[in-house]
Amino acid sequence: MPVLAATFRIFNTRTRQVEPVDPVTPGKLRFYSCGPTVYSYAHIGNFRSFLSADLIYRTARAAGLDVSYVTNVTDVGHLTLDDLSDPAGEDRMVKALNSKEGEQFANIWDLARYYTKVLIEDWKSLNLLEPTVRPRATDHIREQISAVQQLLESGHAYETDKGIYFDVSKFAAYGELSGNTDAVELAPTERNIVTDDQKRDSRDFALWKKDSAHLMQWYSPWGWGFPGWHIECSVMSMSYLGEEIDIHAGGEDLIFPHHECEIAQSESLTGKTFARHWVHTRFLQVEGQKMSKRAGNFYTVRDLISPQEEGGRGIDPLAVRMTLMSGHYRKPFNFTFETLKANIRHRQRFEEAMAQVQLAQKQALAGPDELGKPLARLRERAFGAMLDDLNTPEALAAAIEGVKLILSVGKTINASSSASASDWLKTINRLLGIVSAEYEEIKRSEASDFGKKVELLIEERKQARSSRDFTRADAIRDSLSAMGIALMDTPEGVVWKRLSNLD
RNA sequence: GGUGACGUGGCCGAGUGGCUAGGCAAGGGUCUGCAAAACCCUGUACGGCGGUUCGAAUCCGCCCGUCACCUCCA
Repeated sequence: MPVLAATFRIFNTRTRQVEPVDPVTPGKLRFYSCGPTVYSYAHIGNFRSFLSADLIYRTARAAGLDVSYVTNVTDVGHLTLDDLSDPAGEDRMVKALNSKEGEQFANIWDLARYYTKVLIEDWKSLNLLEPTVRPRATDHIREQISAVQQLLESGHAYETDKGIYFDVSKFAAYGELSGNTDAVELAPTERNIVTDDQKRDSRDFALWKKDSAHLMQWYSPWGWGFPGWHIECSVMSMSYLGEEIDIHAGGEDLIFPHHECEIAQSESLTGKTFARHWVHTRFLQVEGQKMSKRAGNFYTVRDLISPQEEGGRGIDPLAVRMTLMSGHYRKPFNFTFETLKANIRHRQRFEEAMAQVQLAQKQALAGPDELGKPLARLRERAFGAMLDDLNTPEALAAAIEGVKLILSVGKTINASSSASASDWLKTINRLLGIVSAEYEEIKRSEASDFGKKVELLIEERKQARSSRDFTRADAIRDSLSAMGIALMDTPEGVVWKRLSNLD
């Protein structure tokens, strides 16, 4: 399908301009994306940035690159301020464990396992492709310790009574990524509660925290403790992708300090460019406001997609995906229920287009291919938009035009047009992931017991209608509606769908 | 205080020197036991003020406004 020589261009935070992706090894892309700390259900903001990574993966693949895609799970609870010991000894994971929600877990490890499992479920629901490798920080403690040792030996780090710190004065380029280069400017905003007087510079950050009381601790040359937050990504990136990678991605908040610190550590270790391209996704807002629990506009993926009978809103996960794609990853994005509603409609169009294609295959009408050429143009437009710094709004516009084009042909679509439509839907799905679920287990769960119950009532209504008992037919429609089901009478039979609570 | 974004029609959102993106919502129509869906038709906007130009939403300057990061956050 794609042009082999297609150039993928994407914004590089380090140089502040859109640059072609230029792999270390031609034809191969080494790609690392920072994953979440698993202390709670992931929210739509988390997923906006994972989705950017997914789209980088899909676009690079479509451009003919052989992609190694690594995204981690951070299952170590790091301190809330990474260079000091919290007097309460609490981190996000410990806090989660001590909260009401946390009562269901036997211990901190159990909590991490649970939220990792849930993360991957949501991941699949939103049609995010599985990475090549999904490493966990706790599986790489040994490498982290070894990296810290090397940094100590090479003089890039020093030890105090409380931990090991990276010595920022030994890395001239510190601050280049974020623009936070001025130590004097950093100092005043720096932690007013710093408790380690032995730190040499306020910018220095922890590589290892000595702490024999922490819930998660490992033995090291410096006694019991746990690794600093930044070192895990350096180590996991290098373990799976090598010392120099092509793209490193994450949320905008990670630019500083996380990625700045990763660069300092990694490049001090290897003397090589850690990552050629840095890609960051901006935070989203909800209804024009910062998403926060206090503002009451905080949404996890679960809140939106789980069925209404399970307390969720029953929204089509792919509509959530489309909504998150409807803004450019590098611009502030306003997540609204109005946009979500619009995307629920778009998704229904994709469903209908697929039903139309299936019908056409049964009918096998003769006729010329009316869709091949215009759809090919729209496919190129969508692909071109993605290659151009992941222009998802433009790509989505082309995709929506395409479905509308397919639907406008109507039920009398002939076999050759429908073959073109079918190819196009598959290609668009591979590129954008918005047409249909790509995981078998998700497809299967759609055919549940609940579904059988609905089918039974529909059959009953069908009989009522054929005997022109419309009162009875409407009563069944109403009771289904109460179950959260909407019916659509079509010439080919009755189609049902789950209503979201936005309908 | 430092760093960096962004301001497009009722709303969301492309475009980035000349050629009405697209979507949602709205109004009208076709179809239909009802209800949807689908399809067709209608709708010319770029924060303000200067400047460059034959021509600016698009380039330059200033101003106003909004937001993010610098502190746990995707």
